[in-house]
Amino acid sequence: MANTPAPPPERKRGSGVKMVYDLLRDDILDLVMPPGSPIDEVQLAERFAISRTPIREALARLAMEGLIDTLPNRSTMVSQIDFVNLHTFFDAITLMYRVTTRLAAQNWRAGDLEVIRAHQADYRAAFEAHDALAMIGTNRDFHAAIAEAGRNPYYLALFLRLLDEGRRILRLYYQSFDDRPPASVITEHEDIIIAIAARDVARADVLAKAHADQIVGQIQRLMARDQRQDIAL
Amino acid sequence: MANTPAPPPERKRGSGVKMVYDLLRDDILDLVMPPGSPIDEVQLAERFAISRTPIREALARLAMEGLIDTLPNRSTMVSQIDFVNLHTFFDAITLMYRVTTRLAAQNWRAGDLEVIRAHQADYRAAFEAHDALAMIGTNRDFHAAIAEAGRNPYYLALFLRLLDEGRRILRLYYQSFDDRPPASVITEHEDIIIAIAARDVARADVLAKAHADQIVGQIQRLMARDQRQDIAL
DNA sequence: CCTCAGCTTCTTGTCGACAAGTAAAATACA
DNA sequence: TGTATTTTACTTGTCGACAAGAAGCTGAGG
Repeated sequence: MANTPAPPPERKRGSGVKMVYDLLRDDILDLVMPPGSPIDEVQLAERFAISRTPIREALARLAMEGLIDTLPNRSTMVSQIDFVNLHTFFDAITLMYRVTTRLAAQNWRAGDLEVIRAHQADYRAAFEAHDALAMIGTNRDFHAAIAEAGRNPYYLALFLRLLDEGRRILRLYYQSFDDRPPASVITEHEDIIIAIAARDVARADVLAKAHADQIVGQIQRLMARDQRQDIAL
Repeated sequence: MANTPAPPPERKRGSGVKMVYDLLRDDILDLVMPPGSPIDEVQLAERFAISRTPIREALARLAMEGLIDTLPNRSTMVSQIDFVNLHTFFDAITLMYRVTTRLAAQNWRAGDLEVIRAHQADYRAAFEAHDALAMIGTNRDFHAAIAEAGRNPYYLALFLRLLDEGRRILRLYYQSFDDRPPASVITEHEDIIIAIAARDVARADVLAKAHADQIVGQIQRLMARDQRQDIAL
């Protein structure tokens, strides 16, 4: 086992938990660790060259977010995606799209629009590169920036949770387009920015709902198709 | 220090974290530990006759919910109530009141109404006993039961967080009535139950909004009064 | 009397080890 | 051969101890 040539063991005190948390979270959300993957504490401990204590702390946080399931005194693994109750997810994220976009149009301040536009530029770049993972990430950042401009931390927290959990589902959305979603998503984003800049709350609401419906509808069509295939078998 | 006569040190394995978490959480939300109270790990450790490891795990969870603030490498304490941004709290909880009540009217199934009515009975009992703490608790359970009948775990999670965080603020509401809130809260609750039972989504929405507005308005009046007093000084 | 460097002390973050509990393997038995 | 029971191996939960930072104290120098 001489494959870990002792990478700089100089870690900042207190950074261990966050590192493990972020890494594992990304692995889970990007489906590098698909649902059902077993999670072994000691394995992670030696992978990160760290004790089990900070690992456990990171796992506790992931468990709270519902990203991993932990059987008492038994194994812990990446949680399943609940396809049966997906409609509750769609319902909630649609509402959050609307509410955060409305609030952004109402409450944005100097500097907010620049941040939002920067994320939109990143999204456009990912779009043109046909990089699904980057699109999912930048899309998340774009809407998160809008939510921050809305300045309601409670909505922001729920929205972030939904967007992150949605990363696993959004993969399906982009896969359905073979990583080449319609260009309309770009114009939709830009229309939203215009409505926010104009402080047009009603229009921001309408656009956000349309944007959400477009994504949700596509995924639902996709799943309906899969379901029919299942039945056909 | 012979005041802890070694209470049955027989704890079930894995129950330590939950115990500490629940106890601390209640202490914080019921203002037994007011905002700003310092939290000392070793002190808690010997108070619960437990190691620091499970304590830390419980604290990590509380930190995630924003109930405690933890300065890196330094002390950790009960988080402040953010009175400046209280309106974001009111905004969010009003929306959740409406959404969960609507969904309950739409989606309730056999058995749900009995649970809701039971919690309402508990609330009425607490009301008649002028027990503010019990009213806050049973009111939370009442609305949580409605949210569960709505069957959207995302809304439920945010709503629970708001209701729990609201326990600290709701104290003000009840104190403003000298622990004797108007009887209208009882009838409001019962009207909501009737609307849900009738599957009258629109009416459930209206009633939920009115209920929320009544509570929010009272607290805002209270705070405006306090603010005027501050200025007067 | 004020300022700043060094020291002390306290709290947190991390570690390695042990104990408890569970699932699977091995064994005994019908 | 199939089933019940013990044993084993492995994972998690908990513990006590140590080390790193940070705030406050101490005291010398200006």
